Amino acid sequence: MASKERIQRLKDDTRSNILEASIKIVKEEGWQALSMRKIADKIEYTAPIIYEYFANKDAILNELTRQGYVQLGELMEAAKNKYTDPAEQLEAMWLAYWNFAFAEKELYQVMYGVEVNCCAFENSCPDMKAPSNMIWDKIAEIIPEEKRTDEYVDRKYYSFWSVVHGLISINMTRKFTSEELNRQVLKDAISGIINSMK
Amino acid sequence: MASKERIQRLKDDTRSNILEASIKIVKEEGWQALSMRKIADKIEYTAPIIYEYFANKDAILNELTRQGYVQLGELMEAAKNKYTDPAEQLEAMWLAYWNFAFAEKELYQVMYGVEVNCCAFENSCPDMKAPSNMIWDKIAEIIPEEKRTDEYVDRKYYSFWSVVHGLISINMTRKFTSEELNRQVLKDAISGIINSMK
DNA sequence: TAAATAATCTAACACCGTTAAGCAAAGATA
DNA sequence: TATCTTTGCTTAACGGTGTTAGATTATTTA
Repeated sequence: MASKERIQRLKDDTRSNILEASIKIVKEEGWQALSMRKIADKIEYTAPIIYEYFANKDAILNELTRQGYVQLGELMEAAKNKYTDPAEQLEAMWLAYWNFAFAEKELYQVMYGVEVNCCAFENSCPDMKAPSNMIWDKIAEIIPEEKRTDEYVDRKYYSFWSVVHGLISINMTRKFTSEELNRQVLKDAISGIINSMK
Repeated sequence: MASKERIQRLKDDTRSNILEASIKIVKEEGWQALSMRKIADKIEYTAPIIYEYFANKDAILNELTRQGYVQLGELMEAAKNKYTDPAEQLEAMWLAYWNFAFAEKELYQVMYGVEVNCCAFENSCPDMKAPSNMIWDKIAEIIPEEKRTDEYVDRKYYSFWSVVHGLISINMTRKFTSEELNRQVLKDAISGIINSMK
């Protein structure tokens, strides 16, 4: 019975169509615009049909997340294979990670729990500027006068902020890093950057 | 007319109650459980009343965000004032930032767009482990044998990942960092960490 | 062709943010 | 004091969400 296979193929197609429609909507309108009815519209079915292919909306997001990891893995593998020196390979892998994040922004967002909506008006409100200004000024104070330019302070400021915020985010989205490890990474990073600017 | 003031005081109270109820709900049930009707329930009013005090739900989140920044600023200021050496002050400020993030987890989430829901099952799916394993193995390869322990590799792995993910997140949630600055911070961090482990 | 099965839709539930209309109590005005 | 106006608050509704149950249509099987 080849018709069994044909039908299975059609079903597989619909499943992919759901995923494709989803990512398309997200790319066009953002994650919060993604709805079951909109997906259904795009694949020319009604919403309940989707539940024949995915348990619920979360299952769709999970599958997209998984596909994101597959794609990221392939890109990093390819980047690695362009070099032979391990240090160069490692750097290339991180650059591939970086490039993936912006090339597949929406996938990265769902993979690592990055919200975009928030705090667009940060610069308009002085309260929100206070903490970063405090840090910025203190960094400027530490950097010796001959090296002290706005660009250099910016660089150090973002170096600090990236590693601290990154470590916090990682801890909040996945739980399994030890207290001791956090302490070490944080301490290393802070003293490392402070030393680099003296 | 002292009654005018009394009424104004009552109104101010209701406004604070809305904010307090909101953060309470979020702490108990997470951000996605926060709804206008639930807030109204908690302050013993009906939902439309909230619109007398806030333009919409986003305005509530924005105000909570602002309050979060105020609190963070105060904590960082206090931390700074415990020291006189600028480097110690800077370190204390970042530690205050770190501590705030976990003490006021929910505020930090809305301030910096960190989602929690996602990818709880990351370790269950091998596809999702692949990229991090690749990096981990390559780091281990670079670290000289006499220093190479799992803990040390972990430390370097999280140092890398934190700074890269942190910089990506910052770029995604606020737009105003220059391409050149990103490149510099990224390059500095990667080469810095690679050098630190050789 | 008739029965059984699969594919799909309609309708509904309970929730969401938000708005408009109405009611009841309080205050002001005559 | 009696009427008018303002205020505070509620009910009801709109259009949206994820999700499920039941009915309906189409296809396959006997």
